[in-house]
Amino acid sequence: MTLSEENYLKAIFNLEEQTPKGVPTNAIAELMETKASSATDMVKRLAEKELLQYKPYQGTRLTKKGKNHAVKVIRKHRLWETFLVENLNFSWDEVHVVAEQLEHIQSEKLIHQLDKFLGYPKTDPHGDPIPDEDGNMETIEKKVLAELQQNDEGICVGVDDSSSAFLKYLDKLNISLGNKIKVIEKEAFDNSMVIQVDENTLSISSLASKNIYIRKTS
Amino acid sequence: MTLSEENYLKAIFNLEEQTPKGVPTNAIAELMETKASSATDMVKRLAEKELLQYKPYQGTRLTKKGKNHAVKVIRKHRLWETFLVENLNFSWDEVHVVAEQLEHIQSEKLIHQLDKFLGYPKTDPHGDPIPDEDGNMETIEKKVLAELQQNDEGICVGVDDSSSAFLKYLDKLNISLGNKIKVIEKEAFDNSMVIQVDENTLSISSLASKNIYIRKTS
DNA sequence: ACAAATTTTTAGTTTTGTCTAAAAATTATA
DNA sequence: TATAATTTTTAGACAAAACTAAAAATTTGT
Ligand SMILES: [Mn+2]
Ligand SMILES: [Mn+2]
Ligand SMILES: [Mn+2]
Ligand SMILES: [Mn+2]
Repeated sequence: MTLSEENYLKAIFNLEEQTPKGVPTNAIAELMETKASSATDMVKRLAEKELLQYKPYQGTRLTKKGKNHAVKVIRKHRLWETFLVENLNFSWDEVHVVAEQLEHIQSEKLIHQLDKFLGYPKTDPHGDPIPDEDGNMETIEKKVLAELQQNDEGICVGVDDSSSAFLKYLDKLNISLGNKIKVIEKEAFDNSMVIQVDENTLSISSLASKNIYIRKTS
Repeated sequence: MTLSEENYLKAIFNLEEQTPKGVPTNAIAELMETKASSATDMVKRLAEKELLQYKPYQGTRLTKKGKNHAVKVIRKHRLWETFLVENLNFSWDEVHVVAEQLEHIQSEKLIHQLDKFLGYPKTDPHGDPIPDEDGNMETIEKKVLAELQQNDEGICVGVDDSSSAFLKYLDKLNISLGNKIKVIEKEAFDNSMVIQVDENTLSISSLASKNIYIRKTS
């Protein structure tokens, strides 16, 4: 399994959650920041290896084998992110790029021992669940902040967009995992929101509110 | 700088210590476990990038730039080996293969923080010196065990062969870094030796004794 | 239903890194 | 110093992974 194949598998796995019928080639190409023709080539290679089912023009679906492998890569990614934040003084907006490399290191023992070293963490620095050795992961009960109504409140438990730009923006607003967030006002015109984060009151755009996950408490 | 280029650079760097005139293509190919034609191709590419000097049939020598890069890869390799042994319960014969992968991860911050996390170690689990951020490393004063005379004694400070097979053999003999070793007898016929390791007396072959480094104390 | 727009695939190149087989250069030997 | 042995390079192929341009299939709009 090459590095590139693993990255495609992971991308397709993530796309399948929103598109369970069959992932379109263009969606893969877009997420991988490559051209559709390249995605077609790769999808054929992965089909050859029975990691996914592929019928021309019909999109693709991962096989059990493909899903298993994708989850293993995701497990490694999230364990490494956790290590970087917990032990090497990285901030949550810096870890993704490095974990993109580390997730491809091949060693069963390494990842088993890393998990143990970290104390078998359940979630990564972005609130995403870490699969265990058998590929099982907790489903984190969460809602997108944008869907909450006035006076709803909850705890920030994750982000949809793990890009450095967005995470740095959240840092600037002093929003991080575990914060109590309450919707003070929803603006119908542009879907922006006024929210209270712990003690602080501030306004955020519709786009930002769609990328924040909340576990409701009321 | 690709993974393969880095591996070649490291190989050439190691060969240069024994062959300061110019490293033969065949020596590179042998160490890289590849064919001479592949080595020629790679050497040309590295010359193109000014990482080494190459004249057909004359062998190669790393440039300053090439040496700098090789030392950086070696620094990463040895820091990762140290991490695996110190924190992830790896034994010294298991770390090399994994470090071969980890040494190619690109992140200045990662390696700087890892060094700090480990407490700025000076040597790796095999006794090899770890270069600092500027590429400087301690020269460890050492002699090959095979060169010692009867009644000479010293401390085991390293191994020349870091293969799993050899290190496991040393484990079986209860020889590890820091052990006091004394030459009881040298057998002229086959150059084998009877040595005393701390309390234990045992016999080792010529080949084994050529792969153990000692810092003499008498 | 048919033309237009969009999506997807195919065909042909490119780069990296490998290989085999053959040619050329160097070194060893008689 | 010729000849033989060895080392090294060249030539030609191949696989992985990307690209551009063009063709084919599907979907959309009227
Ligand atoms: Mn990756
Ligand atoms: Mn994450
Ligand atoms: Mn390596
Ligand atoms: Mn080592």
